[in-house]
Amino acid sequence: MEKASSLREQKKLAKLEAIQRAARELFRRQGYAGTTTREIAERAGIGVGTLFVYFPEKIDLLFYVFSQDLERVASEALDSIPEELSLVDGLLHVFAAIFELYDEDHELSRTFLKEYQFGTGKVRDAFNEVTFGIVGRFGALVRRARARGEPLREIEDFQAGYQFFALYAFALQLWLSRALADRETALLQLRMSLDLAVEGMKESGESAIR
Amino acid sequence: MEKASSLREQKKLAKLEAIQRAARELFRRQGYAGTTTREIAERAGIGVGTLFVYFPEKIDLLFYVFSQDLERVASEALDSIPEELSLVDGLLHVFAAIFELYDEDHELSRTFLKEYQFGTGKVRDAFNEVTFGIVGRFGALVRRARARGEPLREIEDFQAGYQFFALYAFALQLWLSRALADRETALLQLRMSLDLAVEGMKESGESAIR
DNA sequence: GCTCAAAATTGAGCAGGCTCAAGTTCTTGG
DNA sequence: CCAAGAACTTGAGCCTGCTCAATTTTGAGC
Repeated sequence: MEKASSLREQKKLAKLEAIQRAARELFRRQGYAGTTTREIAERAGIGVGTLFVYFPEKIDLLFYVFSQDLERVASEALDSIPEELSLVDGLLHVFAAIFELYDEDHELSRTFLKEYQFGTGKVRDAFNEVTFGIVGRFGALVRRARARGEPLREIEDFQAGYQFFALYAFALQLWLSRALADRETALLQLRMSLDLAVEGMKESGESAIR
Repeated sequence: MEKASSLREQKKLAKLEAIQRAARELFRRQGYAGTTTREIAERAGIGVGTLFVYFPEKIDLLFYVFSQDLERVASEALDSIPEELSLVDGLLHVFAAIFELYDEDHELSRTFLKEYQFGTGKVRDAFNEVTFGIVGRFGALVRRARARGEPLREIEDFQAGYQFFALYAFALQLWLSRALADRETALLQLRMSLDLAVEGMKESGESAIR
């Protein structure tokens, strides 16, 4: 018998599907804190106990929903960087797309980031993997820019990607903490800090400044 | 009648004192999640209701306790930077002291940072104020280094402090997420990223590299 | 010293995340 | 097709953060 289409497996899939749809709808409408697990279970047509078999913690529901969107947006953006863009513009192409997602719902975004960045166990492992994955892809962008003729010294790709990610994370956090007024301001500040960071990666004597 | 020493005021102070001592001891011994508000109230010799008059949310107890330590450590470190240190070494003097504090209890540190960085209301305001305050002091360090003869261009102090703080926050987060093995590794990575950032702030042609 | 309103205290109780013992459904070997 | 047990489902109930109506304490005016 085909294992993947046994009655059990089918039902499991359907349930997962129903749960994540219910969670998505309720979180969007009522916010994370404003949604109870009982509501989600009821809307998904299952018991609370079952909900917690599929998602051991409430926050896992948000991770599941939000990560899907984030991964889609991030990987689309990373894969669609126009060839002709400079290193910084290429990075901003990605960050702008991600910021657009975060702009959809600040409460959800904040809750997600908070638990994601400081999670433990599986969440922490996932976070580290994703972070270093992106740092690596940023590093690759540096190599590409250098190959294309930007006057960048031979520094560790990792170190370059690391700087970019740190600046991205900080701008994002300040924005969601309302220390940066809105998305445009945040992106502008991010651009300035990226420019300054790239300055430190240029070949000696190639600085654009003075 | 002296307002500050009325019976009421005295009792209030004593209670605040008792609560924060109880919270400190229990958090250290059992961790944040492992300590209940009932326990804290009992140990402080008051009712739960009273506890929540003084500290409207459990997390406020941790803020109160942790912030005291953090402010003490940070301001001592900022005020004791040896004159002869380079810009990066001066920054690391401060970061090392702060990292030492965070190293005392990773669970508490993570809980604190998580809620602090992504808080709302008063906590957010406090966070923003402290962050920009430190960014400002870092900016001042740049000016001092320039005055002392380091070949740094005239960039906005704010922008410089911003880069440093972003790199500090990122190293801290990776460390507490176990992506950087231990305190030494974290400080080393932080040093490398600060060096690279400072590189971008140097006067053209003064790069130490190549 | 007494009165009484304002301030402070309190713990029973509520809400919501999560558990687990009991019950139900599915699968498999014969 | 059946027996048996493995896998899955479930909601009553536990735990803990937090509230609020009732009670106690305090101090100003007399």
